[in-house]
Amino acid sequence: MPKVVDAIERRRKLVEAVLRVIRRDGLEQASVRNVAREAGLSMGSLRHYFASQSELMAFAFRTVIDRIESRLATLEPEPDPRRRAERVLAELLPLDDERRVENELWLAFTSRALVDPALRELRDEGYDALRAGCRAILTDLSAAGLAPTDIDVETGRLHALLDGLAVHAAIRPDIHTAHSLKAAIARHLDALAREATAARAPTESALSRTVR
Amino acid sequence: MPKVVDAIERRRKLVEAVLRVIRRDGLEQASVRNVAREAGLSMGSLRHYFASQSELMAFAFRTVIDRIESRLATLEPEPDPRRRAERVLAELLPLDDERRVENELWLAFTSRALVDPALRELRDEGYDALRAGCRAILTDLSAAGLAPTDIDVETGRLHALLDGLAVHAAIRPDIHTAHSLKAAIARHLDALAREATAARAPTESALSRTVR
DNA sequence: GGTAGGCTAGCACGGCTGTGCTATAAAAGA
DNA sequence: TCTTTTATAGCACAGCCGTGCTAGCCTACC
Repeated sequence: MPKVVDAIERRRKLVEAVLRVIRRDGLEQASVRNVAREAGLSMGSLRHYFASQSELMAFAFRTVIDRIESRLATLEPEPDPRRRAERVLAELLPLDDERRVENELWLAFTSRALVDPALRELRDEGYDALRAGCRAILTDLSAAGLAPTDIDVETGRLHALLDGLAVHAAIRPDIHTAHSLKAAIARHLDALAREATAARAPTESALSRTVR
Repeated sequence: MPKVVDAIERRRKLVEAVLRVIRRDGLEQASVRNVAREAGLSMGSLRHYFASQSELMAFAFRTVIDRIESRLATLEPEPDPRRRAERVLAELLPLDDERRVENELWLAFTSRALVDPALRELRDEGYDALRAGCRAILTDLSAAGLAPTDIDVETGRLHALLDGLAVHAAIRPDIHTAHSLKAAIARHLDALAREATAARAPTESALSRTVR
């Protein structure tokens, strides 16, 4: 019985080693050899758990996805829609060290999936999940009158904003602090609320249109 | 005299070869050998023009930056601020094949710069240029009353939106068509204009704040 | 106690990488 | 015309890569 448990534990350790290497040296350094060394294992032993390099990477990425989903699932209930949206979005941004690693993995994974078809399916899964999350937030906000009613186009905008902020946080962590990231999100939520309000006063928006 | 000209021409050909390889096989395939083969040259010959691999990549990226800037510089004058913003932003999105290649190069370059310090400076330069462009657009719009006056936070939002859309277009070109990208931008510009209007009627925004 | 199988280690192979180096051909300058 | 630079080619080296493979260990089960 401890067999299986140990196997799971080993795979978990290996994934942590992958994340450490990627964080420290970048995805290109996350070779089988380097990960094995980082985990204190031999190559052969690693290959006992993961038959190929793609499998290892895919498992690492899946672990990250699971982590994020589990964090979202354990969010404490929040009655206020606006605060609820902020809480969820905060979980999706690289605000602390743990999520910063996940974000860098996501970025590296995304760019590798452009080339490695074996990773594409999983990358798409992550993409779809995030987009669905954005849609859920907007549906929730819209029901409370805090966002426009055409969810589709707003989903694209919020999703792009999130991923764009994530990219910026990854390449310029000095500029994009947790504070500035949260400020950008807050501003977007403010804007959505104002749009929802403006939509109920069409004269205003018509005026702004003629002005241009 | 034809010496220098030919040298420039050769470097240009080599950069085109780099872009072709990256587009076809991804950045990881853009090795010295592959690029030389693509350009119909020997490795030694390539290394006569570019002493190192980083130098070749950096030159390719600089060429792309120059291309974008030159396209922006040759935009025909547009009196209407809103249309002017749309024109500029359209140049910065991967709407056609040429810009799609540039976008993929940007993405690959960005993720490699996370690891290769030699590329970091140039990547920062591209980042700064794009951010400055966003700021200029918003300053322009704001002066026409078509965007809020706090340029700083709006710059971050627009910049993130642009890069997020670029990432999405790269990983899901089937979903993110030229049309949907332009729609997202148009929506953002609409929202900015409405925000500028709402800011002049603070009662409205105060109301929406108390609602939450 | 014996034995099958999960587990670990490590070597070897072929292939790719960037770069240093030398030798040849072409062109430019004297 | 002779010489010096420039351009091209291609080999060699050391290093990394993923993966196939074999040999032993160690534990669990019969």
